[in-house]
Amino acid sequence: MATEALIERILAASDGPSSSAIDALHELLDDATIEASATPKSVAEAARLVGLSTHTLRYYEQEGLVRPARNASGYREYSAFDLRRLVFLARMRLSGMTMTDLKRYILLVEQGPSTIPERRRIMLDQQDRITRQIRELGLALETTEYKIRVYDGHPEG
Amino acid sequence: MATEALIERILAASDGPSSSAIDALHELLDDATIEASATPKSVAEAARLVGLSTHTLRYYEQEGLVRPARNASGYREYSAFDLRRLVFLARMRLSGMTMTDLKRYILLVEQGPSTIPERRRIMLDQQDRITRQIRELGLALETTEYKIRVYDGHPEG
DNA sequence: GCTTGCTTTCAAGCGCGCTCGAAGCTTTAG
DNA sequence: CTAAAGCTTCGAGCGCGCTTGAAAGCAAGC
Repeated sequence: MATEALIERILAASDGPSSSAIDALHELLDDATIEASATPKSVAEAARLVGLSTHTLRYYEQEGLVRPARNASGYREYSAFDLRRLVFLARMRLSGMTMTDLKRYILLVEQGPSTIPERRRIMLDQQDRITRQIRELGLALETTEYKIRVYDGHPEG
Repeated sequence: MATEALIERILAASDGPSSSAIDALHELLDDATIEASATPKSVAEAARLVGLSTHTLRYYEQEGLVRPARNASGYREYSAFDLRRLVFLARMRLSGMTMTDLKRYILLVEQGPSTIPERRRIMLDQQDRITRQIRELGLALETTEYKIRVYDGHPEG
């Protein structure tokens, strides 16, 4: 299957220094990085760090996905824990998990360890979905590369 | 980067016989396969072959993305050419290209070879988007696999 | 010739996930 | 003291990509 080789190349090519929001997320998941900045973040700072809008962060809270503390004047304060939670939420959303499923999962998380078997099953499903998506993207990628080759005058490829 | 190894494994594991709609698309793009069945397809057959609904096929036609012929009673007849076009559309949609961009691209295609440079640029953009998506999915996959490992009692991973 | 199931067109509706706007409070800078 | 920037809640709005429904025509079997 040509897709495999393609994606391999792509990932290999993405090793250099990159500065996307995704890479910021990646750093954030590293506990060392996030623990180092122990001061809680405002909604705007948190939004910038995880690559979501402040509106979205408030929306997620309203939906029960995250529960930042509040300071004396009622302002949200996102802890390292909250930020890691947000990074998780962002990744699951980006990978196509629905808000409904995400709410269900977080509810289970907040219900304690007894829900671990069900949480595990949800993650296994999610893993399957992501794997399938990667394969689909591989096909789309082949298609675009084929078109590009043709447009470049090498229709034999 | 661990993502690379992960996706490599995933793609390697997807070598066996699989029967998803995506695989059907894959076969369809092979000209030999599609040329062999030279008889035009009804909207329902076409929909089944490319993994879209009949409603969606009519919608795509209405949006100018495909132009199937009509038989004596006004029924649509999808040729091999139309089917290949639909497979292309399905893949571009699945990979996140918007209807607006897709309409623009198809318009260029129908305007002839003089638009090839612009078409090429669109495909290059699309290639970038897909590559970025694959990297994002890699991170989401790492996250799910980490959770699963933890739930399986191996929190060291 | 009747029924069943496919097809047609057209316009309206919808579900998801935000996104925006209004009205008002707090903090910071000058 | 004032102005600007950022925060709060609330509810309404929206854009995308279909999806559905209605009303009617055509095709195949009994």
